[in-house]
Order: sequence, then C-alpha cells, then structure tokens
Amino acid sequence: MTAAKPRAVGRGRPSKAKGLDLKETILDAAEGLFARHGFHGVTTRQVAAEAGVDTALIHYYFGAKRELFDAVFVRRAEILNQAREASMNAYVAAHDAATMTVEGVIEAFIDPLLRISQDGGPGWKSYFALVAQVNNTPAWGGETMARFFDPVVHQLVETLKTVRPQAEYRDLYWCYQFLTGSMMLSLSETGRIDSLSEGECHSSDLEAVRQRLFAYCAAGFEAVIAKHAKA
Amino acid sequence: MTAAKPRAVGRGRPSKAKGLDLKETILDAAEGLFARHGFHGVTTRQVAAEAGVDTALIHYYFGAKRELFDAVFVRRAEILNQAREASMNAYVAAHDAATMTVEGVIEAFIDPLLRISQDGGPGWKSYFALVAQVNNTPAWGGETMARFFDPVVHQLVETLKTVRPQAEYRDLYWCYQFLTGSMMLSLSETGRIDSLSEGECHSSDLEAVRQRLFAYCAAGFEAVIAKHAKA
DNA sequence: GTCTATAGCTTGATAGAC
DNA sequence: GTCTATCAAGCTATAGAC
Repeated sequence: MTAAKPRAVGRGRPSKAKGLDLKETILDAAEGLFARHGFHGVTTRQVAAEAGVDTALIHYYFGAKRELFDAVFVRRAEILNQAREASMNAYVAAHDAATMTVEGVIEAFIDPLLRISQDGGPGWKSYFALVAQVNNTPAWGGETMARFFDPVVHQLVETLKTVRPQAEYRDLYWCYQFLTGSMMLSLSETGRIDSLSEGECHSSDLEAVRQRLFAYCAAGFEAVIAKHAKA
Repeated sequence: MTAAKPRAVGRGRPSKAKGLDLKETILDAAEGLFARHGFHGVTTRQVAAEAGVDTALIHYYFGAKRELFDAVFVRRAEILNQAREASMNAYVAAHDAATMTVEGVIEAFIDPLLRISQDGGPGWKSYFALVAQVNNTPAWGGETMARFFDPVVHQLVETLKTVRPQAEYRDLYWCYQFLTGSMMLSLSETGRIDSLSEGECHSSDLEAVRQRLFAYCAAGFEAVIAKHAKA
C-alpha cells in the first residue's frame, strides 16, 4: 500500500552517499509518513523502507523515534518563523499608522505560508499537514506549537493592537485561535472540501484560499472588536 | 500517567454487571484514550485497563480494534446531527426571509455543539477532541467526516443560500471550511490559548467562544460574499 | 458472559561484523 | 558509515475453560 519504491540517494552507488544527504533523505521520508499517519501510526521500519536505508541507520543518526519526529518538526519551523517575521516587518516598514489595516497585517502573517506551500514542493505540503495535526493534538500539541510558534504570534497580536488600540487582548487572542484553525485546516489540504462541494472546490487550490481567507479573517476580527467596543 | 484506576461498573460485583453497561463502559474508556492519543497511540490493553475489564472482552464485544474506534465515532454522531438539524429547522421555522440573518443561521448550526459540550459531561469533551483530530487527519479523516457529517453541512449551505441568494456556492463552501476549522479547534480545547494569552483566555471557556465565534464567522461570510459580488 | 492462557507477529533498539 | 542479525518487549487476536 504505502510500500513505495526505495529511493536511491546521492550519486553513484548508495554506499558512496554522504551522511548529510542520507540524513535529509531520512527526514523527507519520515516527514511524509508522519504527516499522513501521525507519530504512532508510523514505524521506524516504514521510514527506513521509504528512505531506502537500513533500520539501524535511523537510530544511528537520530536516536529514538521521538527524536526523529522532533528533528522533522524543527527542520522547517525556523524557516517558517523567519519568513513570517520578515513579511510582517516589511509590512510595518512600508506603512504608517494611517495606512495599516487589519487585513494587511493578517495577509502579511498568513501569505508567507501559502506561498511556501505553493512553491516549496511536496515536502512542505507534508510539513503543513503535520503541523495541522499537531495543532489539534490534545496530549502534547498545544505545548509543541507554543514552543515553536508563539513568538511570531505575539508579534501578530502586538501589531494588530497598534492598528486597533481600542481592541482588548482577550478578543485578539480568541480571534487568533479562530484564524489559526481556518488557516491550518486549509494548509493541510485534507480533500474534504472536494467531495463536500461535489467538485466545485479543491483543497489543493491555495489561490482560492488566498482570495478569501484574508478578507474572511479580517472581517471577523473587526466584527469582534466592534462588538466588544460598543458593549 | 494515564494509568487511571479501573472503574467499577454497574451495581454489586463486577461479574454481575450487564453486558450493555459493560459495552458503554468500554466505549467511554476508548473514547477518552483515542481522543488524547489518536487511534494508533492507544492499545486495546490500555482500553481494557481503563475500563476495568479484560482484554478479551473488547474483542468479544467489538471485534477488531478499528471496529471499536468506529463504534466510538458512531455513537454520538447521530445525536449531534439530530441536534443540529433540529436547531436549524427551528430557526428557519421561527423566521421569514426578511428576518433571517447569516449570523442567525450560523449560530443555529454551531450553538448546539457548544451547548452539548458545556452540559454533556466529560464524554462529550473527549468526543469533540476526537472529531477535531479526525477532521485534520489527511489519510482517512476527510472521508470519515464526509460519511457522518455531510448532510447537515449541506443543509447549512442551502439555508445560507436562501438568505444570500446572490452568493456563489464556491464561496459558501470555502467559508464553511474556514468556519469548521475555527469551530473544531475551539471545541477540542487543546489549552494552547491558555499559555499563548498568558492566562487571559482559557480554552475551556466556551461561553467566551460563543460570544465571539458567531459574529466572527458571520462577518467573514458576508465579507467574502460581498467581495465576490462586486468583482 | 467473563476470564486464563497463549499463539503469532511486529515493534523499537542495539551489538558487532565489515 | 553501513549492514546483518537479533533481542526483549509489547502488540492484536483467539481458543478454550468456567
């Protein structure tokens, strides 16, 4: 079923491959499998088979299975954080208080992820599906997400606070939760909207997401802020 | 850690317990464990220990492990669907075309779930966490969600279409995806917003969700519909 | 219906040859 | 660095006593 053909690695014979390439190959294989089946749904043997290497090598490079998972999660997290931070800094630098909008800030926060998913190749698709799963994992998901992604979220909230100073932090945090739920489900491309809409929509169509999600979230934020302000 | 004390069942000695009670006890135990750790993260032995019954009984009542999981998933799905269908029918019956609003329809769709989660006890909390996980599972989540929850979603979309006839189905389906991402993440109460907001918000505070989510989603729908109408 | 006992695999991880 | 071989533990599932 998932018994894909073992992938050859590096140049020439496998035994000539460099350790560094092999590490990346193992991470790629683990990433795809963890994204589809979750941590417990994957065995180290499956990862080895998918990567075309021996089981023992996985433990040689990464140690225990959980450490392999963490290595997968860490690998792209920093890239993501830097892209988002740069995007939001650029937006703030390009605007003054008068021209900044809630939608603009939200777009600067979300768009890097959509763009990376569209242009980054299949590894990134798997990674987003993985993060979406972790995001909804009660046992250790909240803590893991916090460890890697809290700083950039605080940057978002603070920037929104400068755009709407009358907004309460409570409202901004709740709205962020709504936003991240929508964003992560869209990025994970589960295919549910395809069958639900009977072909009208495709979860792989991130351009359609881009055309709607920013406006949707921005209007949501504004409505919640306005509701609380008048109360 | 999760080695909770085996729960006694029924009246008097365990051996006197009725089979029906035992089945429910096993389902309760399985529900809580699957919700926290996912399908592959739970063993039938753990379920048996948590329920205070023997491993063999689980297979006697439910067959294979996957069938146990399906039984857990099915048990509350129908109750949920009936509550939501009734809520939406009641809303439509109580209003005419002039007084129906997008926010009213959305509230009729979401509020039953919030209410059940608030009043239904810990079993329902686990169930929502479970559904949230399935919702974000690429491998078989989309198909499973579709099998159990598509009809009531179509009812939502059709009702919204009567309230906003100029809206395109494409937009309604995409907005539904955004809505369900927010709703499911809120219902799963992962605790992330607690640490993120440094105590300002608590994921268990569904009253706070109620005060914001309906308005948030309704404004999002309206914004996307309006954007497309003028384009 | 419920328990004991166990069959038959698969798992994560390692020791040691090359 | 990479592979062969293997271990101890844990897994699902069942057969059969009561």
